[in-house]
Amino acid sequence: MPEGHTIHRLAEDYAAAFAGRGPLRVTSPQGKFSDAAALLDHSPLHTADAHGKHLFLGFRDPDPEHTDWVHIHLGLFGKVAFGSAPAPPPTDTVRLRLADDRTFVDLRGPTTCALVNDAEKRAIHDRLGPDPLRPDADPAAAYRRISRSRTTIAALLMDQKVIAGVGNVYRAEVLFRHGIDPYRAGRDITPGEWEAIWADLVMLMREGVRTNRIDTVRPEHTPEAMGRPPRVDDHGGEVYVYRRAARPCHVCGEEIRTAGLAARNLFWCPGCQRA
DNA sequence: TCCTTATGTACAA
DNA sequence: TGTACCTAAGGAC
Repeated sequence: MPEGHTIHRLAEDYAAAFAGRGPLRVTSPQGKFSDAAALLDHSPLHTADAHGKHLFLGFRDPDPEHTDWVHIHLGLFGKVAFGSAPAPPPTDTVRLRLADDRTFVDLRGPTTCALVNDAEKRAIHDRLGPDPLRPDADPAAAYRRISRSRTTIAALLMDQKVIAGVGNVYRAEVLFRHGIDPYRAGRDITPGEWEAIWADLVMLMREGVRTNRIDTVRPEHTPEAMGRPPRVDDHGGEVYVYRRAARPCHVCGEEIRTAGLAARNLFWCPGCQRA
C-alpha cells in the first residue's frame, strides 16, 4: 500500500522492466480501461515519472509534448504486481496489464487509471506541493503555506497541495522523530523545525524507495540496542508509533495514543511529543 | 461466510 | 463532516 516512496519505486520498476524494450501488450482485463488500452496496445513505454502519490507512464511518442501518459493513483487499495513471462490468465480485477516476452505487470484497484496528455499531466503537477523525492522540490514553498496556517501540522503534512507524497505512516513517524505534538498549528512550526522535518523526510523516503518499506526507528532505539526482544510490526516496517496504539513507546515507555483526524487515524506518543 | 480494516482522495451538504 | 469508490487480508463466527 502506497505512500510516495512506493510510487517512486514503481516508476523505477516500470521503467527498468519495459522502457526501451519495444512494443508492449497493453490490456484491461477488467474492462474499465479498455478503450485507452486498445489505443496504447503494441506501443512502447519510454519513461515513467512520479510526483507524490501520482504515477505517470509515458507511451508512444518520446517527445514529452506528444507523449500519451497513463496517470495512475493507487488510492488506499491499489496494488501493482510484477511477474515473469509467461503471464498467467488475468483475474477479473486487473485494471491494466502490461506484458512483453519477459515480464508482465498487473494493476488492481487504483482510484485513478486514465489516459492524459502532457498539458493535463502538467496541471496535476501544478496542484501538488513539493515532493521530498523529486530533485526539483522546493521545501520553502511548503513552509510558506505551513507558517501561515492555523491548521494542525498533522493535517498539513497529509495535504498534498502543501507537501506531496507524505501519508499516514510518514506523518506519524516524522512528527515523533522531531518531538512535535501533532496538534500544533502550522504557524507555530519554526523555520528550523521545518528544515529538519524536510531533511528527515528526504532521507526516510529515499530509504523507503530503496528498501520498498517504511522503517523509521533510529539505530539506538532498535530492540537489540534497547535490550528488548525482537518485535514484529504488522505493516512490514519498524516504526515508533504508527498502529501502535496503547502499546508502550519504544523510547519513554508511555502508552502510544490514537485519535481520528480528518477521517484518518493519528498516532503519537504523549511523552515524547509534548505540546 | 461475514465483518472490519487499510500506507487515499473527491465530492456533497 | 459524512459518504462513496476501489480490493484483499485477517479475524470472528
